Amino acid sequence: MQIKDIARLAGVSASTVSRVLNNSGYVSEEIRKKVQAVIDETGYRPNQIAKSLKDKSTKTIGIIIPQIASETMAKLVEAAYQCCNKKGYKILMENTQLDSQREIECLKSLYHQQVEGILLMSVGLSSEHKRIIDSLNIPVIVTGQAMEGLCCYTHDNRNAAKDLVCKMIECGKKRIALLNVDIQEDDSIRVQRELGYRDALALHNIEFDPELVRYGKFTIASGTEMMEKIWNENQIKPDGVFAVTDKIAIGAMRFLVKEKINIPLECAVAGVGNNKLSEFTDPALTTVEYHYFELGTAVTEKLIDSIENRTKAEGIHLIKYDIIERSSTNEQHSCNG
Amino acid sequence: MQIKDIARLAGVSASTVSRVLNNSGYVSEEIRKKVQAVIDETGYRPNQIAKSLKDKSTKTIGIIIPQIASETMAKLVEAAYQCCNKKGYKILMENTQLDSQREIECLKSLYHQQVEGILLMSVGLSSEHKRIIDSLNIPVIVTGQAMEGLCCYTHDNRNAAKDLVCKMIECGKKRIALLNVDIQEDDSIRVQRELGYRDALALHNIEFDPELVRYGKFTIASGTEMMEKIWNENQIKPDGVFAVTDKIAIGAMRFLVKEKINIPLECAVAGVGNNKLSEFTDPALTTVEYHYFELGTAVTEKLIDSIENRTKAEGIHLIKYDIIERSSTNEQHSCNG
DNA sequence: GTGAAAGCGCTAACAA
DNA sequence: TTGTTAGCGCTTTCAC
Repeated sequence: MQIKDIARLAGVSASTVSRVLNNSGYVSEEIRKKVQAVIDETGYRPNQIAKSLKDKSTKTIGIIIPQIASETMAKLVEAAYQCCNKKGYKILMENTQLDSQREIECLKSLYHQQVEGILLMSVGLSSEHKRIIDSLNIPVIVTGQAMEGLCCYTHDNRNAAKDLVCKMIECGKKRIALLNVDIQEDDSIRVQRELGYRDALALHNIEFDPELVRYGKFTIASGTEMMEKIWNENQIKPDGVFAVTDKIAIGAMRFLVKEKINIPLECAVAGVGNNKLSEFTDPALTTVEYHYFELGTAVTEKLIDSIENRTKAEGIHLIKYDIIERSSTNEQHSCNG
Repeated sequence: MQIKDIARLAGVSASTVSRVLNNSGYVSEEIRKKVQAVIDETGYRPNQIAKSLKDKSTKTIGIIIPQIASETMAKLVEAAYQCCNKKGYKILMENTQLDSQREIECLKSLYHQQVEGILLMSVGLSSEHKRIIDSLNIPVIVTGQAMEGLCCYTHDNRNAAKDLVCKMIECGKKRIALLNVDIQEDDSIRVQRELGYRDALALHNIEFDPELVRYGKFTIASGTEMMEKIWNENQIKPDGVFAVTDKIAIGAMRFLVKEKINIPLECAVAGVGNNKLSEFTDPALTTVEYHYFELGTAVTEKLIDSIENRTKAEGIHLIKYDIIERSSTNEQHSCNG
């Protein structure tokens, strides 16, 4: 069923049907009614591909995410969907399986799918990313990571880490270990959160001790392993641990619990991300909450604005966060605060 | 940059470039190289919209889900993405916010976007769903719900519920309450799981007692409320509770814990879904695990097969499940089994 | 082995 | 107010 079938059935030309469909141009009330009747009867709806080709507008944006099966990503995508839906945009989704190199493939692929803008949730930006993004003549907004010269919306990882470590220091902790990740392309987590950790130490005149730092993976098991190493390899034990993600923190707690080391009295623990689990660990985990739904909304609105008003999206925008203090750092909260 | 630009730069016609691009028809090695060189230099990739219009093939499928920000949906979509990616299909995603009526809108909308098949994760099927799906001349595979005459892949909700309730009965429980939901359109959860519950009672010659049944919402709070009512309104208290979802079960446990009623000795609790939280409640919750990643893979493979081989997808396919027995029904597992 | 031309389903400028 | 026509960027006969 296509426009000329409707035209034939209604006894008019294709252009007239098109006018009725799009409410454009002149068409007499009588003919409009007749055409509309045929459209309603047949349930006809125009082929969007043909329309897109003609209009040079697909009303589609691309979203590149590292993985879908993740609490945070799901929220971000949900928010993006809702914005898009409101504005009449469709979403073409790509998934990189946490592979920063695949992000580049996806950028190109979506571009050739004629998307009008791209939301890139990156796990690591390289100069090639920048080169490709610059070569695409559609707006691209990056989140998750930040790089000078690109338009990025990202969490204020450095200050979040700093605030968290400061809180521990203010609770009397003096030897706070750092459990980090060793993903080289990553800046937001590995670099920024470590900088925040060091900022906090510097602020309180505590010397940075490389013996209290370990690098591992994004897993609970890796957290347990790093914690065990730090504990066993240091004569003077740490009295606190800052893990760059909640999963790692939960892993660290598993070691401490197993060794019957009191949390937080002997060793406080804090993570980042407010993972669903962190509320239910024993003790509950102090962490930083980022607002992914809000982030998704902000970037999508900005992207669509940028598409429709042909404004260049630029600048690095830091999104605010909340520190969630629970009993893993503060005895006050011990009774499930 | 389009095909005729490449043609001009290479000093050939557009058809020749097209042949090089698609490895079709005859083209001399010499010209092929020259054209390829221009393509590589310019980074040209054909406009997929134009190609789709010509080919009448978009290599795109639609996915309709009730919400993205959900553990189970995320897994399903992740699996679908991976299958699609392998087979060269793209995904156009729609989200209904749990509104069964919106599923119909999305079906139509995706159809007019020229998707070649649709995966519908439904929260409730009506005869209108069936009418629309039948009218679309592309394969549609339904999951989450089942209806005669449509192609459905769904969890074996009835038997899962039956098995779970049987387990409780075999542990000596005799008055098992049912916490259900009151969503009318829903069949899989409300109807099938209740049927399974009744099957189990019947199997053990236990009479169904409507006083032990309540209907509420898909929330923890609703679980607490229903449990409270059942407890207070029954002279002879229940000694077990089967909740149709883990969230409701967790809500019920909150009431029991608050009232210092021993779980599972005084009252056992079981849910369905293996929510991430259910492992961490105290006591850990006995539940049914469905395999969403496998489900997503199965339906997507079937859908693509159906598209490519023009076979009609049909039948109701039940996906298997695992019972996860934890300490909320079985003291044996008390030490975090 | 290569190019010209038609056509995918739609819209919009122009003619009537 | 309505219809005719050209063209969006590509592929694919069909001639050469």
